[in-house]
Amino acid sequence: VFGFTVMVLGLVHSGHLEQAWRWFLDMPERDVVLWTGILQGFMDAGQPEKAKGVFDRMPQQDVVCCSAILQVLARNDRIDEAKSLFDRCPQLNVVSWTVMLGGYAHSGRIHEAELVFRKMPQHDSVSCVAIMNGYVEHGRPDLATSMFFYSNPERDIGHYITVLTALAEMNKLKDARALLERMPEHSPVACTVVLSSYAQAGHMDEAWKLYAALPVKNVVASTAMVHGYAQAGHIKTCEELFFDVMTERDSMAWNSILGAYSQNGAAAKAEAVFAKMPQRDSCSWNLVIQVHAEAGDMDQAGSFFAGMPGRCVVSWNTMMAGYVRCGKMDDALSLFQRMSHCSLISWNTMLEGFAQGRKVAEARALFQSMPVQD
RNA sequence: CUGGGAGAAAGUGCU
Repeated sequence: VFGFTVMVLGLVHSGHLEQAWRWFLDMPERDVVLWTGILQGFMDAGQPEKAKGVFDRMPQQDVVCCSAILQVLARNDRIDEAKSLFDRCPQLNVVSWTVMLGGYAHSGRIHEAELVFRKMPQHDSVSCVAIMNGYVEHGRPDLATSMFFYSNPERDIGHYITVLTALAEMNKLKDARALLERMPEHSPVACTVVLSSYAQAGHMDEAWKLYAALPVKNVVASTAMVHGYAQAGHIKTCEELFFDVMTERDSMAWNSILGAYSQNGAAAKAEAVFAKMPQRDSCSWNLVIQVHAEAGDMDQAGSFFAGMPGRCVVSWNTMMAGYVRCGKMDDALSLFQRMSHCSLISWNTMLEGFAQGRKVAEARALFQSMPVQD
């Protein structure tokens, strides 16, 4: 049973969930580790309902699988459900607490995250980083830095990395750089954090120094460099980096070169890369839609949009924004009305369209029916 | 004795 379990979980991790599921059903015995692995597989595949179904059918449950299902709920906007399950869990450990903490922090419920943090029986570096990161992501990077500088936990690399992102968020790039150099050990992730901040701020000279100093040009740092050069309009450098320097390219890396072409209006090159890339995710499709929409070629944009599997909110928004730019408010509006879920950006796009066209009454009506306004 | 499952941290898209 043990050997089979290892194999089935191997299938899960390599993305062969269907096959793993068939093996799972055929197994004579299934232990709690296997059940949990399958549960996690559904979670990773973005099927929280199925994960919950697996959990509910488990013959025995332990602290590990409870934490796993808590995570499923907490990261799918069901944090309150997670809380009620948490309260009924027979056993809790630092992981269970951290799942709840991370769930609240992630959804911006910082106060509740703090309550959990205070109430939990022990802290470790993961839980500290989780709360600090909640601060950074929700507009209080200063609190993250205070935690780092005024308490004295045993600082590990994770603490440094989080506080570097906090400093970057506050545009204190010099401080970040100085802290990076004072770290007890070198960390490529920490270097990459600072490098990305420089790249995002358009300081490609500083970014390049850090990049050059990296012993291994990891794919994340390289992608950040491509993105930075793209923003600066240095397409040639992007191409050299991507095609000549980089050895490993994941889908985000491919998207970064696609984005470089898209941002610079190189529709033909963007299409060529799009055709050539090993896999396309929704981000890739959106970029190729965007390059045509931005150029005002809504027919081309529309044909990619029509052929796109699993269109997401961003895809719809991209199309709408394209129509708005051409002054085709009727088309934009009909898309908007066909959207099943839309975001604040969708509303703002339409609003801007009406404003541009001096459609004051329509703009006002739309504004008043917005569920949220910023 | 070792080996299989859960928690945090870096890069890409729409206003």
